[in-house]
Amino acid sequence: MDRYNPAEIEKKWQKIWEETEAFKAPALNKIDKNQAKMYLAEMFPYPSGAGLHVGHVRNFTIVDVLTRFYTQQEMNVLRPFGYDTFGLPAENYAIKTGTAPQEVTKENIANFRRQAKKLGFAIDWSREINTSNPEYYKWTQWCFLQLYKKGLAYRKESYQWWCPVDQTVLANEQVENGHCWRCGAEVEKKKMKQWFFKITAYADELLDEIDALDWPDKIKTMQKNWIGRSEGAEIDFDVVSNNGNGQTFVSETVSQISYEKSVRPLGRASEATASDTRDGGLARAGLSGKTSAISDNKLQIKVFTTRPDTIFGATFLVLAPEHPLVHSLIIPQTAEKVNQYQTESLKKSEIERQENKEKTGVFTGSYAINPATGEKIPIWISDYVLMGYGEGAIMAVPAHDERDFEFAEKFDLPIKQVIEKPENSDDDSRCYHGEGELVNSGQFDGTRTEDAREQIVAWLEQQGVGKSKVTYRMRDWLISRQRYWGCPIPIAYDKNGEPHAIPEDKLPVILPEVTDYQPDKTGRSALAKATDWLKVEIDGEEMTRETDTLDGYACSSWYLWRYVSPHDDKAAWDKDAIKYWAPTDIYVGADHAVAHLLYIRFWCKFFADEGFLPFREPVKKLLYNGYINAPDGKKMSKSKGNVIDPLDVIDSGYGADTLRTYEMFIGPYNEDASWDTKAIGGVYRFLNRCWNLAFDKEISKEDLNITTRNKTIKKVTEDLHRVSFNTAVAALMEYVNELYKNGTTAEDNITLAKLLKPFAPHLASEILEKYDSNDIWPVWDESALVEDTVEVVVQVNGKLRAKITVFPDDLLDEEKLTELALKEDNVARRIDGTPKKVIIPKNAKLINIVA
RNA sequence: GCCCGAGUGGCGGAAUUGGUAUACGCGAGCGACUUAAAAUCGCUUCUCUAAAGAGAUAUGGGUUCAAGUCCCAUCUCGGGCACCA
Repeated sequence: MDRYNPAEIEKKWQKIWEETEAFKAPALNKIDKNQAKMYLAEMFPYPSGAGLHVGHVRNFTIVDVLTRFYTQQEMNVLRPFGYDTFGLPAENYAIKTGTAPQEVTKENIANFRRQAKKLGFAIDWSREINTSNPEYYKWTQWCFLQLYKKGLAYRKESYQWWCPVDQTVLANEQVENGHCWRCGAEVEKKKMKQWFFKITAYADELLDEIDALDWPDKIKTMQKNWIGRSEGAEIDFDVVSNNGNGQTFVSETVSQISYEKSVRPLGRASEATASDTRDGGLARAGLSGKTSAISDNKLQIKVFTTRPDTIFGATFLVLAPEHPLVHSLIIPQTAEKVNQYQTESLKKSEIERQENKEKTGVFTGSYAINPATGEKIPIWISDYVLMGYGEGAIMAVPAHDERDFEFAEKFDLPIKQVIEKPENSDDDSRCYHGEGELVNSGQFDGTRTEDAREQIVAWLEQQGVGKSKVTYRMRDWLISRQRYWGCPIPIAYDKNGEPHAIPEDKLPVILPEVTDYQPDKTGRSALAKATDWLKVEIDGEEMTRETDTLDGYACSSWYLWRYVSPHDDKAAWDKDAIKYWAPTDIYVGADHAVAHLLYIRFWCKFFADEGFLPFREPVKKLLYNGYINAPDGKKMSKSKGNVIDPLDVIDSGYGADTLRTYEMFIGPYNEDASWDTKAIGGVYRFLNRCWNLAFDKEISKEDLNITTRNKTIKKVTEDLHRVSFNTAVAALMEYVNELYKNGTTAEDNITLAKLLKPFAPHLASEILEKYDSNDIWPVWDESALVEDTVEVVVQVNGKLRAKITVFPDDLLDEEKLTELALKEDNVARRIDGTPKKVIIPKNAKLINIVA
């Protein structure tokens, strides 16, 4: 063997690793529990037909480098792998070609596995999981039933985002700028009966525990904003009669009919009932019926506000167009206009609503009483008020809220100032929304707004017309999908349409094989056509199965726990195994900042509450890696023809080690990078030099590299601990350059191979084999780091003027150091007489003389 | 609009706690080996200057003995949210 031949040695080592099951995590009963454990995982991939791309390689290599690093440090390491296989691409392919998704998935997995092995990843292959395997999804269904039993999985009719291309509903987290996250089509609102997980029940805990997470700030901020906690108050406004004799006009028939017409369910018209319709747009759990109430024949409207201190300035109310009480507020003169507006705003796409920010709205014809002032104020509807947030109704304070101000200006509604803008305020907006002293606010005049918030809520509470309240932006998690290729929801319906859980001992509910994958026109999945499968008997009663399947995110919300006992047929996860391995120590991904990473936290908390998990956060440390763009800096895409195929890079002669090391060297792991076809050659040269040192160069008789060797061990070790891969590789390159200059020794070659192994495991194994060496991570000798002489920088007034070489001990001798420094011409001529001040910092080899 | 993050050679980037700016790699140039080329090995490579030296981390200010790093303002780019009351 004389030349570095990656193709040959990579094949050799991959075979050895396969045969010896080299990366199998230690069995629980054989573990020395005194040894530290490390559980690492990447976000498991969706195995697409295109195979691995360079982004996968970056993501998996990060996990691999750390896996090998900790393994070499003799920790107990768990590094599993799996496939997130339910999803639309396979189903769309099935619709187009008639090929069963089961088949396509099998092929794609085989391809992914083959490619991952070609990259030499240290994966415990005995733990491979696949979410569309019934052995796996049996337990996804079990998870669903646990949530269902506790009332955290519930069914509700509501308006939902509907993708007309993919023919399915989408969760809020899956709508991006009014478009489907998958296909990019513009989404629509559609009213359907849907399953939800009550993630809002954990809103506070999900929010409160973010700060303590060792996660990137970017993601923590995004999750905080997504949950969007707002503290404020809920205030009741009495509706007054609009015909002057104390009797509220309720045009039940007129408005009800027209309302139904305007919001006719597009899908299952037959399932919609009158009460469902009236309860309309309430997407949130448990809001139904408590938003507003008719009590003592008096109509009340509840609003949510974060600024109860401004209530004296509330000069009108605005309701969302879909608000269930709108039909009770209209009068014959306004009915037509109101109904028309309702219809229009429902039809309006989200895009139009975003683009056209000019306020629109109509007057309902009714008035309410401002409980603070006793004034009669008009009730309007407008689409700038969202049904899904707060109470779906607001008190408008146009003097101190930009949106209300615009609305008031457009429709000529009264604007009443209640906060005195402080004189020193530089806020020059048309409506002041900062803090200040209250005016025009009765007994609260002169109170600071900060104090008034609490006082006014207390005052309203005394009168029974308000209370403090916390509201969240986050909505419940919509989980039903009108798709075939997903995990069946373990539910069946009786004759009355009431849902019943499939008993746990009847799980899994197997996804039946069908021949026609096309959804039916009513928005139901192809499962609706599997007539035999649909029938099921529970407790002797004939029932019909649910035809919706679960959002794929449900399948991936618990896989990190399945990995600890992937073949367990008694439980979703083994209690002892979960106790030892979980939570995941390091989780690496490049996507799903909100959805997936919020969902796994939610399930973790739920299963902890149920006693199934001994921890409340699933991931200790999260690494979020950047994307790799094409050499032109643009996103790689088939259509642009700028895709770099990692397998081509390997096969072109560079090999997997070069590809892996290059992707770690390309830049900080958490930043985006552009592929550089030339720079990869530099990494290949580097590995070649490593090879030559061991197999081609002569061994030097003298060990001239003691300091460099120990410095390199220290640098690489510390860099891996702080996840700085690019600088670790740079340190190895420097070491190799030194060895070329000074000559190498066996110890140098072995040390280099050990430090290189996480990045280039095949090459490193080959070198270690030559020296018959283990791969245990080396430890540096602190005393070897001390050099004979040190170079000290001499600054004058903070500017570098000279460098002097001294013995290390002299660093502590201020007088001597100053004397030596002043001998330098370039220093002396800048100093007149005695220096004003001399500074010798502890941590730097530096002296600064102030002239 | 609001909230984050970032701006350093021809390029990717380094500088970890405020202490030698530009490590490492690419590209470029020169040389060695070679009939030649590739490969390989070595040297040079921020700007100005003949040199001594001086200046430079988006721009302008500030704090400090000392600022790429901290503070203020401005500009540019990237990401997130987007009528959330």
